Amino acid sequence: MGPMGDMTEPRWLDDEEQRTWRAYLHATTLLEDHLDRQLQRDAGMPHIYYGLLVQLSQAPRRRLRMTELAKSAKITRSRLSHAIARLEKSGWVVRENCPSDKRGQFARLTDEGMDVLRRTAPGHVAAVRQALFDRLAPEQVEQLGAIMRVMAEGLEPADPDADLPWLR
Amino acid sequence: MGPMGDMTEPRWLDDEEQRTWRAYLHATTLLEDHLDRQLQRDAGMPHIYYGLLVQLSQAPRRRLRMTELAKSAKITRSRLSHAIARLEKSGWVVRENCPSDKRGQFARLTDEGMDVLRRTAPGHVAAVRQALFDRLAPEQVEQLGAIMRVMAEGLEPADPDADLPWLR
DNA sequence: GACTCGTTCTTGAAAGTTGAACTACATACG
DNA sequence: CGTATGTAGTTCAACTTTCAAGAACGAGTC
Repeated sequence: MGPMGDMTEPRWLDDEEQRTWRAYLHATTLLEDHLDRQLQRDAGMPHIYYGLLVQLSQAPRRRLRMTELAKSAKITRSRLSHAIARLEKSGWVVRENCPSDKRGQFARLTDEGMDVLRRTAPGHVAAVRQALFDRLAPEQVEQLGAIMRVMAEGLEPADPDADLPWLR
Repeated sequence: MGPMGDMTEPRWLDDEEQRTWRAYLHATTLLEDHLDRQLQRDAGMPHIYYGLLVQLSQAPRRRLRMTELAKSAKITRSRLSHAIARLEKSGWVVRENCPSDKRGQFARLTDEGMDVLRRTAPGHVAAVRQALFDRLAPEQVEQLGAIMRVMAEGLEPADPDADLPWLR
């Protein structure tokens, strides 16, 4: 990015870009709200908490280290601590000590947690389908995937050394 | 949606859909986080608050009724009340009584608020550009717009009578 | 061992969000 | 009018997220 105090006129969005950007903001907030409400109603937790349970359900022995879980859910460790505390109160997750690193903690999905997931996953998939995949043409699904992957590339939390190639 | 207790196996996402859905979740959360941090750093407020100022800046006399603003920002009136209270403390917005409806309130963008917007808009546009438009091919911008419009259609808060056509 | 430094995870307080209850005013209808 | 019902906005309590410490351990160095 340019130096501070850069006085050059910024490149504003053109018409097509504006329309797309507005549509993006509109659609993504509507979908996030929709899924949040759907899951709050049917599973008693917000979308992000549900995502945590899903991650755990797919992990070996249904458990993950806190830091790994935080990374894959793209939230801070602090936020995760609070979230896991809440999920633990609900009985869907338990914490377990890590024998090889006494600082470490695992979050493990309980059987109750797995049950909640089994009960609510169909409704959640249905909601996603209904909002997205049942409304898009197959090409559009591919296009969306490609676009999202491009976006993610540009935003990926940088490898600490990635911007220091001259040091290698 | 089907009746409760529906025992039929739900249609899960196929491979392509899974990949796209994951990419969508990944990319949208990364972008939202990125913009939130960028605006928190450069403008001292989260993305949604910035959006409120933008809406106001484009409205006639730089003011809108609370309910209208809430609708166009797609947030609850409750959330808006808190947000405007906060923006009022920062001096960027003021509340004004509505003469024609004594229940009503306008939120009006102050000159200070307008200044913040002028100062920070270039950086924000640059961030959006860098994350999105500078990385997408022109066709992809169009595709993204089309896809987001389809999504929004399916999620649009329903007109109360929209699903009761037989009553007209 | 003792020192330093980095990592893991938690904590507490402040800020933000939600959904329901509530106040005040508007509108419709008899 | 008067009463009922709806709408605009705020407020409260419960919950979630953020930010800035902080406690506990690991790893390297002397």
